[in-house]
Amino acid sequence: MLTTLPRAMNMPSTPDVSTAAPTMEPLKVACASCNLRELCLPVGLSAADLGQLDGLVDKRRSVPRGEHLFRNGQRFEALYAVRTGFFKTCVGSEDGRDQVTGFQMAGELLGLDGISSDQHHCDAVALEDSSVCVISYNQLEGLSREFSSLQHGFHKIMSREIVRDHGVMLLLGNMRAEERLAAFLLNLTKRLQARGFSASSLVLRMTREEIGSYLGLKLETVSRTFSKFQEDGLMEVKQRQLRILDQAGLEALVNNSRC
Amino acid sequence: MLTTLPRAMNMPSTPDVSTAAPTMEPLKVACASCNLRELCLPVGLSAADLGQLDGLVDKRRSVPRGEHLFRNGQRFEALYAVRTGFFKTCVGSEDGRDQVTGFQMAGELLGLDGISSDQHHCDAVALEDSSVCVISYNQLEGLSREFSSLQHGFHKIMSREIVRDHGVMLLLGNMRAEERLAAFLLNLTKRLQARGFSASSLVLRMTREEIGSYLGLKLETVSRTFSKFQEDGLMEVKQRQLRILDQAGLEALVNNSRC
DNA sequence: CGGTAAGTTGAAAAATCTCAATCACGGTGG
DNA sequence: CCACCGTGATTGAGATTTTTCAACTTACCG
Repeated sequence: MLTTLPRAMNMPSTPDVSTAAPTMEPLKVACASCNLRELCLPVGLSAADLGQLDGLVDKRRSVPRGEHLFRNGQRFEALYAVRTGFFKTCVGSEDGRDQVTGFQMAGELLGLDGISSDQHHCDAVALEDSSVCVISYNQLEGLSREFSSLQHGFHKIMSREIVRDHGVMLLLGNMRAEERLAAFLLNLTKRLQARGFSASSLVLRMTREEIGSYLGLKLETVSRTFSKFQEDGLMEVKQRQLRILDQAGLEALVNNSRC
Repeated sequence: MLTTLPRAMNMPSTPDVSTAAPTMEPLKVACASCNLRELCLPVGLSAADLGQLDGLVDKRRSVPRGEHLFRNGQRFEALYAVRTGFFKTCVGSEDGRDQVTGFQMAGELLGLDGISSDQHHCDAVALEDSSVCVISYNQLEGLSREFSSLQHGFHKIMSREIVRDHGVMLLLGNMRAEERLAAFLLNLTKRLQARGFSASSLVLRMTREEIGSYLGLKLETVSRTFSKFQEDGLMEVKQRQLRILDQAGLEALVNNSRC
C-alpha cells in the first residue's frame, strides 16, 4: 500500500516537538512540518503545495482513552487525522450487535463514513490517550478544487479504504480463525513498521474482545488461537505484549489455505 | 440510503429511448436525459449543471454475460456506471480464495477501488448481458474542480460505498446464516424497488455459490437456508425465482438477533 | 490490599462445512 | 421432437470449527 517510507522516526507516537523548525508558533497547525506527512493526507504533495495548505488543519483535539471522537448519528463536519494514539471504529445495528470495523493509528484518517449523509455512521473511540488533527471537510473540498494533487490524494485515501474493507470481507468470508488472527497481526505489524516501530515486538492496544469483534470471532477463540500460536512457536504472548518469532510461519498460515 | 425516488419507470432496465427529448442525437451520451440520473453519479445536480456535464460520460460499453468489465491488476482509467444489467465484483488472494464483494445494478458505480493505486483491485463480471457508461476518471476529477456539486456528489458515493462495506462486515462478523441471507434479500429488494421493480417478486441473477461467497457461506448452506425460509412461509423459492411472502418476517430475522 | 476488568482454559453444544447422491432445467444434436 | 448432457440446486449424514457456558487466573488501579 504505502510506497514511501518515512525517514527515521525515533519517537513516532510523539508530536514533532523535536523537529528544529525555526520560529514556529506552536499554535499554528502545519502539515508541512509534521513528521506524519508521508503517511497522512498530504501524501504526494510537493513542498510548495504543502506550504499553501495552512488552512487544511483547523485545530487539534485530544481524546482521552475510552472517550469517543465521534458517535454514530452525530452531525458530520470534519475528518480527523490521528496524530498520536490509537482508535477503533465500530458500527452497531438496532439490536445491540456491534462490529469493530477498523483500528486506526498515527497518520490514518477517521470519519470518511460521514460524508455519505452528513452524519457519522460509526463510533470512533480512543483506545489510548490520543490526539487528532481536525480537518474541516468544507475546507478540504474547497482546497481540493484548487490543488488537484490534494484532490487526487484524498480520492486515493478513500479508495484505499474501500480496498482495505474488501480485504476484511475476504478475511471474514473465507478464512478460519487462525488465518484471520495471523492476517490481522501481520497487517498490524506492517503498519507499525511503516511508522518506525519494530516489526516483531508490539503491545496490543485492544482487548481480545475487540480483536474478536473485528475478526468475527468470540474473545475465547481469539485467546485460544493466541495460545496455539505460542505453542507452535510462532510468537510469545504475554497478555497484550507480543513478540513475533516466526513471521514467515504466520505468512504461510495466511497464504496456504490448508496444506 | 436513497432519499429521492425515481419517477415512474416502467422499463427501468431499458435505456431511455422513450423519453421525448427533442432533437437528440442518439450517439451523444448525456446524463441530463438518462432515466437513471436520480440514482447515478449526477445525484443532486441542478438541471443547469447537468447540461454542462456532457463531457462526463465518454462512451458506452456493453459487456456480455460472463465477461469481465475489468480485472484485478488491470490499469485503472475509468469508472463505470451500470446502465443496464447486473454485475458482481470479487477479490481473490494469492491462493485461490475468492470473495464476492458486491453486486451492482443499474445506476451503481464500479471501479472505485482502482483509484487507490491506478490499478483495479478486483474483478468485475457481468452476470447478465449488460451495458455501462464509461466515465473517464481524469475528466471526472477535472469537472469536479469546476462543479462543486459534482465533487460533493462523488465524495458521497465513495463514502456510501465505505458505509456499505462496513454493513457487510457487520453481517459477516456478527450474523448467522439465516440473518445473513435475510439481510441480503432485503437489501436486494430495496434496491430493485428503488428502480421501479416489485419489492416482492424477483429473479436472482447470481448462483447460490455467488450468494454464498458474498455472505461468507457455502452454497449448500445458502440452499438449505432458502429451503428453510420456504418451509417457514417467508417466501416461495423456485430455483432463481423468488417471491417474498413475509417481508416483516424477514426483517424480524435480521433485527432480533435471537428471540 | 482488595476489587474489577481482562484473559485463559475446559467441556459440551451448536452452527456450518464437507462429501456424496440426487434432482431440475436449459440447451443441443441426432 | 426428444433423449442426453452439463451446470446449478437440493438434500442427507457425518466431520469439523466455533461458540457457549463456566470456572479460574492474572494484571492493574485506586
